[in-house]
Amino acid sequence: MDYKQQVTDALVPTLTDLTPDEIKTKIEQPKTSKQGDLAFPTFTLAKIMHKAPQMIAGEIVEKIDQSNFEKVVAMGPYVNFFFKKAAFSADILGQVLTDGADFGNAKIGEQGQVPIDMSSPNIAKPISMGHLRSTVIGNSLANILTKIDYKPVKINHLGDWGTQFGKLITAYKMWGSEAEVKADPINNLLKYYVRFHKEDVDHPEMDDVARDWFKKLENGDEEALALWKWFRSESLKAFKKIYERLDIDFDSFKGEAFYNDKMDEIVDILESKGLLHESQGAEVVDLSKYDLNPALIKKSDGATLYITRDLAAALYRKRTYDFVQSLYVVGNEQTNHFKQLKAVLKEMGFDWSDQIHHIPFGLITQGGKKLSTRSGRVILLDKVLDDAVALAHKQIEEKNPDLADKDAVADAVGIGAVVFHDLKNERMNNFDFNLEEVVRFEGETGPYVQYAHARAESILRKAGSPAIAADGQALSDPAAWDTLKLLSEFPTIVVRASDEYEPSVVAKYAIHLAKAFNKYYGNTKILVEDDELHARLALVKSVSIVLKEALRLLGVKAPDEM
RNA sequence: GUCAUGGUAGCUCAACUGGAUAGAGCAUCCGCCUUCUAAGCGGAGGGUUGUGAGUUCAAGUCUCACUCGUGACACCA
Repeated sequence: MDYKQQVTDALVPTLTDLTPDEIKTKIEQPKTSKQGDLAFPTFTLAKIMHKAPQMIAGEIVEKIDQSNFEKVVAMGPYVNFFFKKAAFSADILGQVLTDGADFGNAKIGEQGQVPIDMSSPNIAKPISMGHLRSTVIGNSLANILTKIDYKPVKINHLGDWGTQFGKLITAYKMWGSEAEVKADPINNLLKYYVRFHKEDVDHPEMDDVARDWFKKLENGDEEALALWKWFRSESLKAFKKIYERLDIDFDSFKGEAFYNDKMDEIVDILESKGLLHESQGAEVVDLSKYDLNPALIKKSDGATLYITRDLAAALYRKRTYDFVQSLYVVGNEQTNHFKQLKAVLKEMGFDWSDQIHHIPFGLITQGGKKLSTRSGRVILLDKVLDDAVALAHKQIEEKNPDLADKDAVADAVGIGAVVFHDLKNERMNNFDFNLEEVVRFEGETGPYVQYAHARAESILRKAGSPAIAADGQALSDPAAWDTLKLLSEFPTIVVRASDEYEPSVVAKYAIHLAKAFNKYYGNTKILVEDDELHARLALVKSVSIVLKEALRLLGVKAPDEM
């Protein structure tokens, strides 16, 4: 049922000065239920009708056919519509119970493929809190897009190429050992890398050695290649453990190295179109007409750069997936890079450059400073997850020591807290890392939402998990009203989240729904035998379904007990 | 310096894209477990929405200027 349309239909006969479309776009949702369920502001009519908005509102109310509403009242300059609660609740509960987890699905994407460049950690470096954002935002967007009928392709564009491998090989050959790397690959490789950057300050000649090693690597030198492969596979093993903890998988691990042999074509195209110019010994594409710095395609020593590989990757993805959109979930400090990328593609004559979207996000800092692997200032994601799970364990021992599957629940709650925390605010917000904040279980957090869901499930168990009819669950209790209305908003929320590429829209919705339900739960006894018992259980079941689905879209689990 | 992005309660953030008395959480204080999970519920205090102008019936939201923070600014990614 389209309630906005219903309100529009009621208004049309009373408002001959406006078209139905104009009326519909002006209808808004009041801030609180006290002001009704939908409202029509009369300000714009004041000019046309030469009357005070309050008067117009009053006149509309007198003329309007109220039969489809509980009541229609004029409140100041607004005409406020109150829905019939019984009919509305039967309608929305019926939809949720019939559709189950599919509630909110939409046929928008028409199966169009959408590669999502996400996570993309660097080989030989640990996954830090910084990578978490790209990983969980990308994963959530993939879930949301799937829900509205797109086909996302999760691509982990590993940082497995570039001059840092020259440095790493150099460092390994100076101080490293096979035994050390085997024992603890990531940490020891990182140790070499950090030491390289420390000593390199006093010994700049090390940079030349490193450059040389990378050059060898690009030319297929056996020793360099063997070391590179080894570093890569060891790192990937460690990464996969973390992805497993987050319950996130990828459709592709094609990293930068994969495009190593696909850059010549890019350079050829650029040359044939006369776009490549020499500047200070390097090969660049001039982008001054886009107000951008030139894109550096080849360094003066002939080696390629980040953007060269990204151009090859963009073209490869277009050919492989014939995408309708191509997303890059990458920090906002790379905004210029993606502007350049799109501009160069456009210059190359690829009109699909418009389908490429950079999904930027804010920086995580510590003590106000940017995290930096080189300087060793890192927050290890594994450690944060460990801390969160340990804290969840502690909470379970305090609050629910008889819980059956403690380990699984502690994982779901601890990791859920961390993931939810990363998704609940707008992408672009920076945030300073604070462990206590991240692993908080009270207030507007992941565990708060999980708890509301677990309470709902608990009631259903206590009720004997009865079969609940999808039809005719009329619930007229005003205490349930806010929860019912929130349930009805879920489909809109999903679409908005995808339009804005904002998982936080879903996270905030989940908090609102959990809050409304907790309030209802705290003030209303659900399990009492009366006429509306089944309708209340239908509400509880619906809340459980939608909370679980909202959390799933965020990549957070919803245990039935906690 | 140029561009980008932000400035809302002590702290962290909302505000349905221009609408009604700017709302939550944390922290502080008070109340609620012999009733479905207290990871909860109810209540109190806390605001010149960075500053100044402008557009509008209406501005946290749009325009301009200024200001502070952060980031990027060709041989890193």
